[in-house]
Amino acid sequence: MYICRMKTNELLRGTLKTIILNLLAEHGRMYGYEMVQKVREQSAGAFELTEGALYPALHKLEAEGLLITEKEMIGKRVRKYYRLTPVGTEARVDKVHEFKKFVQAMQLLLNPKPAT
Amino acid sequence: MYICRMKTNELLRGTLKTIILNLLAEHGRMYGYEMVQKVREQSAGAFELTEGALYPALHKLEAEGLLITEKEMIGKRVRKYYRLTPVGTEARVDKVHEFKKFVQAMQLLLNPKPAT
DNA sequence: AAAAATGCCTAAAAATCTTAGGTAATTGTT
DNA sequence: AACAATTACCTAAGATTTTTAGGCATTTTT
Repeated sequence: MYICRMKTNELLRGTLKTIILNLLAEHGRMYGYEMVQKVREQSAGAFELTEGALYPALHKLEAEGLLITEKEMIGKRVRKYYRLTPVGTEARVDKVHEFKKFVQAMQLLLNPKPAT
Repeated sequence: MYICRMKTNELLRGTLKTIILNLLAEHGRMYGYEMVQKVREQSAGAFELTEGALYPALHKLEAEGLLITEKEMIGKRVRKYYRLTPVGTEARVDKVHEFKKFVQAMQLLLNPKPAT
């Protein structure tokens, strides 16, 4: 049994796809379990993906044509690698751009502008 | 009939409470309809709160003791002002801090660190 | 030998948001 | 004066996403 929780919880909502697409853009190809580790590492422990959220998201991205998979045998176990499709690569650019705009807009809201 | 949509959609998920608490910290007291306008203004049109999301969130924050309300008559209409409680003021500080940590962690994920 | 880690997965429940209204008073337009 | 738009509150059904809580099998560590 394992325990998995989003530590900086609520805010992660809606960011999962962006994170997945980015990981794959950076690392070429990855399998699910690996993503959980990488996200923990690269976020300095701030984010902890849950597999219950991750796998359905991966399957959905695949169904949407943003990812493709290759299976590989490691001993007697199947490991499922994910990789970006061209459409996925574009989508990733959009997602990152959208995220930046989102953060900018949030800055405007959180840091009230100086008196006019 | 009105049309309301979250423009930078998915990402706004989980941010609504942070936004509400902040608006109130900045403006003292506000009513729901006013928040929709202010968010549109202050985010330079990037965010568009939906009332279907806003009002339930306000009611929940009130139930949790983070907000209190005062009703005021404007002509024959009731206007409901929201204001932070001391608990709400603290919660707002936490939320903003959490958001900053969230953005930092996302930066780490989105901007791969230079080769080690 | 037992426990922990690796690696995939799903399904029920909870939480949140969108969509799509309803109601009523007031203000602006033709 | 009549009609439309805006102000201002609200709710409920449905969609989506996430948490929680497992299951299963293999491999590695203790």
